[in-house]
Amino acid sequence: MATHKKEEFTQKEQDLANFAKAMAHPARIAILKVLAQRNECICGEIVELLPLAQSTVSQHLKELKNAGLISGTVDGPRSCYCINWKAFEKFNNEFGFLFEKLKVANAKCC
Amino acid sequence: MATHKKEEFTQKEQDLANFAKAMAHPARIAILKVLAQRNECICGEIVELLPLAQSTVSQHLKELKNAGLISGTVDGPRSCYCINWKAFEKFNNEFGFLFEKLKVANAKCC
DNA sequence: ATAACTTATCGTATATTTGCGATATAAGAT
DNA sequence: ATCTTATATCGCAAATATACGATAAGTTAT
Repeated sequence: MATHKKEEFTQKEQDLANFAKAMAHPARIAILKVLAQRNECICGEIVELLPLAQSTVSQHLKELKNAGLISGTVDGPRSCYCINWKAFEKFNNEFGFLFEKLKVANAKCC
Repeated sequence: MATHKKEEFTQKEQDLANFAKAMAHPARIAILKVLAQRNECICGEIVELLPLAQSTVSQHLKELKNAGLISGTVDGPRSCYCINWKAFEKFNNEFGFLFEKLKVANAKCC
């Protein structure tokens, strides 16, 4: 039974996993890429850039928003999205236990 | 129908998403943490550190291995695992489009 | 050969994710 | 008020992920 064992891990581990999960789909990577390139709010045209239905894109945007990776505001009849850089900064730091060793490591391993 | 639309994205987008997916579970984060702390091969005791059945841990290890984040070799009756730092280095670079902007950014956003 | 031990795999139940069309919501234009 | 346009949400079907117990496979010791 897939009974949520996830609560038995530390909050930090869950946070990192959720951050990763938010990026665990090529559509969401593509969305983040677009938002990162244009370093400002972007209204709408994301749907046209992806090979997905409008409702599906909207769902992916919602997930990114719920995970805190992007923020969105309503601007008249449309919605504007942009990257929440603070969140990336935070998680980038928390992944430090992995990434900060990249320079030193490559140790005696199999 | 959840018919795999994933192939319609670029290979790089899929690779990044798969890397993220491999880390999208607290158990796998916990495993990586253990492996990163002891910067060497570790045999077995991972099961005792996690609140999961042995078969479940084995599955998570397999996923991390398939995604290339860790490597494992057989050593007698046990298996040794360690982090594949090269993979992290590679993906750390490929996420550059997101993370390298962290210093400059925090732009005029919503 | 058998026994003890460690790890991987199989089978299965349940939960979650993904995707779409249809529909709702909300603002601006006519 | 009605129509158009942009976006969000609902409801459903199909695919994937998660977890476990049972069992297999492999190694070392007796």
